[in-house]
Amino acid sequence: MASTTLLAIGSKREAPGCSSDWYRLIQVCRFLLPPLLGSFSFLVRKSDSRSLITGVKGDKGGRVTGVGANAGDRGKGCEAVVAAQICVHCIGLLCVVGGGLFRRELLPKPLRLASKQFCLHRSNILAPPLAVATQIIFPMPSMDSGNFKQSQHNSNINKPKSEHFARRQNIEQQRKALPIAAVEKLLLEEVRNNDTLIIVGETGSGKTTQLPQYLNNGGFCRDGGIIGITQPRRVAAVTVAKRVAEECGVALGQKVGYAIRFEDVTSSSTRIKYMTDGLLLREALLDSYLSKYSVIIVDEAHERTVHTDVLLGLLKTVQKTRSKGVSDAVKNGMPLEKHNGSEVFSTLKQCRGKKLSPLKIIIMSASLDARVFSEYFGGARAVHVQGRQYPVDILYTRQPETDYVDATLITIFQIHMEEGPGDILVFLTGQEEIESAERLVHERLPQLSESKRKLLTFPIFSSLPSEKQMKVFMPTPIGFRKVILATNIAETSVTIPGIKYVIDPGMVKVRTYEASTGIEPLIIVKTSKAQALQRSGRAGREGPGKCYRLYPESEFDKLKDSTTPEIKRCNLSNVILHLKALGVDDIIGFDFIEQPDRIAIIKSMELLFLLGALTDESKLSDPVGQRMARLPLDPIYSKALIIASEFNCLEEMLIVVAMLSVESIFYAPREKLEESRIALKSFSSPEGDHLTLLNVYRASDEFLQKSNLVNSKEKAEKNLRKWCKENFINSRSLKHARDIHSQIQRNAEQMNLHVTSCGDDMLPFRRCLAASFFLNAALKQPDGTYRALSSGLTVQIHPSSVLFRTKPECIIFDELVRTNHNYIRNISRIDYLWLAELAPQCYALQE
DNA sequence: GAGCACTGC
Repeated sequence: MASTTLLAIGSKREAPGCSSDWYRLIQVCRFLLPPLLGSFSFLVRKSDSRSLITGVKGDKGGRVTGVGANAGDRGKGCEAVVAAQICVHCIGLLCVVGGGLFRRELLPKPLRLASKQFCLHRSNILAPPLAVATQIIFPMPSMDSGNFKQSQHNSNINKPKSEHFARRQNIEQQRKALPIAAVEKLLLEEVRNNDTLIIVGETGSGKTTQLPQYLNNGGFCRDGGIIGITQPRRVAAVTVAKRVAEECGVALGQKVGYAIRFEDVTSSSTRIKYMTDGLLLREALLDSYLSKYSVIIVDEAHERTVHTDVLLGLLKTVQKTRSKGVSDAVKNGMPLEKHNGSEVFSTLKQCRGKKLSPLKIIIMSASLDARVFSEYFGGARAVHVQGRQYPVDILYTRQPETDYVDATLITIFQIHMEEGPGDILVFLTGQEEIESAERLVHERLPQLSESKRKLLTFPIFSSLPSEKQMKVFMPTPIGFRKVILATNIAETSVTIPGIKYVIDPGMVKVRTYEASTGIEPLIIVKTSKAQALQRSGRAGREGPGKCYRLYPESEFDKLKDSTTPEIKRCNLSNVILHLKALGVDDIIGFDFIEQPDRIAIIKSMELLFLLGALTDESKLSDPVGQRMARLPLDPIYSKALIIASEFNCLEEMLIVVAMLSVESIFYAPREKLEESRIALKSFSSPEGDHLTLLNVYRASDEFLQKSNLVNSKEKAEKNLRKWCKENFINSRSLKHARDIHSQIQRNAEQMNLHVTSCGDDMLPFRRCLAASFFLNAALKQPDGTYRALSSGLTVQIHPSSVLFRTKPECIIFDELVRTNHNYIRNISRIDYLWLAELAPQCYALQE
C-alpha cells in the first residue's frame, strides 16, 4: 500500500475532543492538495524536538512527502520555522502547509528566510505555500503509529521508552475522558443481549471511535469476523480510521483500515473497517450476506441518505437470513415476513453449505430519531450516550423577518458592534445569496467608525475552487473579526475553527424530484429542527457560543422534526437497479424504513425497462441489466458504455461518461468571462458538448503524458493543474473524472466489453449517443426553443453549451435543469432518423 | 445569454 505521509507540527499537547481536530486537519489538506485526496497518513509531532528533523531526514524512502505546520502562538511561528527546516532536509518533498508561510510578510525574519529558501530552491514543490491551518489544535498520537514507526526504525533514532509510554498514556487518558468510556461495560452487555441496538450519541461522545474498539476487545471479532462501520462521507471514514489505528497503536490498513471509492486501505488482518455506506452496498452485490462482518455499525443514520436507507433495509433482511442460517429456530420470536420470503429464499440458496454466524446491527444517530429506527427494527432497544459540547445560547427574533438576507446583515453588524471577540458563521442557501451578502457587508462597512471596520468576509460553498475555500481556515488577524458566509457545507462537511457566533436564517436549498417530468429542481425551504440544532452546535465547539435564529421561537416549534429523507425526494432508478441486483424483486413491497413515493418507483422502473435493464417480468435482464448494476454510474451512462462496446467507440464513451459524471468541468469566473470563452473555443466541437468534453480530456491527457516524460509524477501533476487554470478548467473536477475513468475502464474490461476506439470518424459515437440518450431527445420548434420528446416539455439550450447559437434540428441532452426556464445542458447534434432506428421501443416514424 | 445545496458508488 503506497501511502503519502503528511507531517503535521503543533505545539499543543492537550487535545480537547479528538476526532474533530483531526477532521479539520484532514480538511485543510484536502483543500490544499486535492489531487492527493485521501492518500495521506498523518503524523503529529511536537515541534520543539530537534530529533524530529533528523528523523525525517533519515526517511529516504520518500514517505514523508508533506509537512504541515500549525503556526502556534500568533506571530511566533516557531512551528513553521521547524517545518521549513524539515523541508530543506527532506527528500521527496511535496508541499508545505503552514500559517506562517502563507503571510510571510507578517512573520519574523528567520521564518521569512526559511520559507524563502524553501520556496526558491526546491523544484519539486507541489504548489507555493498556500493557505493556512493555524489555530488548529492537533491531538498527539502515539509514536509508534503508522508509517512513522518504520521511519524511526530506519533512521536508528529511537525515542526513549519513557516518552513512548508518555504518549501512549496520553492517548489512554484522552480515551478514558470521553463520555462513552464510562459506559463501556454497559454498552458491551447491551450489544451481547440485543441483535440490534440503537445508540443515540450526542456530538463529542466518542461513539464513532470508541465503540468499535470496545467490541473488538469484547470478542466480537472472534472467528475472524469484521466490525464494519459505515459513514455517509468519505472524509469521515478516512479520518476516523486513522485516529482509531493510532489509538490502537497499529499501522493503518492492518487491524484498523478503511475503504472508500478509489481507495482500499484494508488487509486480511483488518478487524475494524470504516467505509462509506455506498461502498458497503456495492460490497453486498458480491457477497449478499455481508458474511465477513460480525457487526455492522451504521453511523450518522439520522442523516438518512439514500444509501443509509437502502442499507438499513438490506441489513434487516441479511440479519434475518443469517440468524436463520445458524438455526432454523426463528430468532426473537419474529417470524420472517411473508413478502420478504422470496429474498430470504434466494439468498439462502446461495449460502447452502456455508456456515453463517448471526449479524449484530448497531444504528448510531445524533438526534432524537431513535424511535423511528427502533420501530423499524421491531422495537429494538435504544440507549443514549451523553455528549460533550459547550453551551450555546439560542436567540430568536421577536417578529418574523421578511428579508432574511437583510436581517442577516443587520445581525452581523449587531454582533460585531456589541459582542466580544469570536468569528461569525452565517448559513445562507447558495452562491448568489452569499455573493450578494458579501457585497452588502462591504458596502455598509464604511459607515462604521474606522476602528470598527476590522471585519473580514469569506465565502464557502462546494463549487468554489479549493484555494478559495481554504481561505476560511486562515487565522483571523489580531483585532479583526471573521465572517464566514457558508452554504450547508459548513453544517457537517467542513468544520471551521474559531466560530463563536452562528447566524441561522432558517432556510436551506434542497433538491427535489418531480416524478411526472423527471426534473430535479432546487428549491428553498425552511430547515428542520434537527438541522437548526446542527447549525447552532457549530457555535459550541471550542467554547460557549451564541446562535441567532432569524425567526421567532414560535416558528421553531412549527418546523419539521427532521429533514425529509433523501429517498423520498430523488430519482430511484439506481436504487431499484441495485435492489434488483441484490435479488429483491418486489420493490414496492420492500421493507423500506420510509416508503418512497409509489409513482416515483413506477417511473424509475419504466426508465429501467426502456433502457433494457428490466425484462417484461420486471426482472433484471441478463446481461444488460446485470452489467448495468455492476457499474458505479447513473443507469443511462451504464447503458451508454454497454452500447458503445457494440458501436466500437467504448474508448470515447468511457471518457465522456466520466466527464459527465463530475461537477462542471469548466470554471468561468465572472471577471474573466471573455477569456474563459476563448479558452473553451479551442476545445469546442461543432457536433456538441459531448465531443467538446472528449477534446478537453484528450488534450489534458496528452499534456500530462508529455509532461510525465520529462518530470516527476508530482511535477507533472502540478503542471497539469497549471494547464487547467490557464484553460479555465476545474482541476478538481478533471482529477475526479480521471479517477472515474480508470475505475469504469477496469469495470468494462472485467465485463469483457471491447474497449476500442472509433478513431477520427465520430459518426458511430454520435449514433451511440442517440442510442443511449434517446430518452433525452429534443426537436427544434419554429420559435427556436426545443420540445423534449419524452416529456413534451418546452426547453431551451443552456447558454453554456457550444451549440447555443447553432441550434441544430435534433439533439440529445444529458440534463434538464429548471431555473428561470427549462434549460438543457450537455447537448449533441443527432439525426432524428436515428431515433426510430436505434430506439424503436420509444420512437416510430410517422407515416 | 445563465447562474446550481450537499453527498456517494
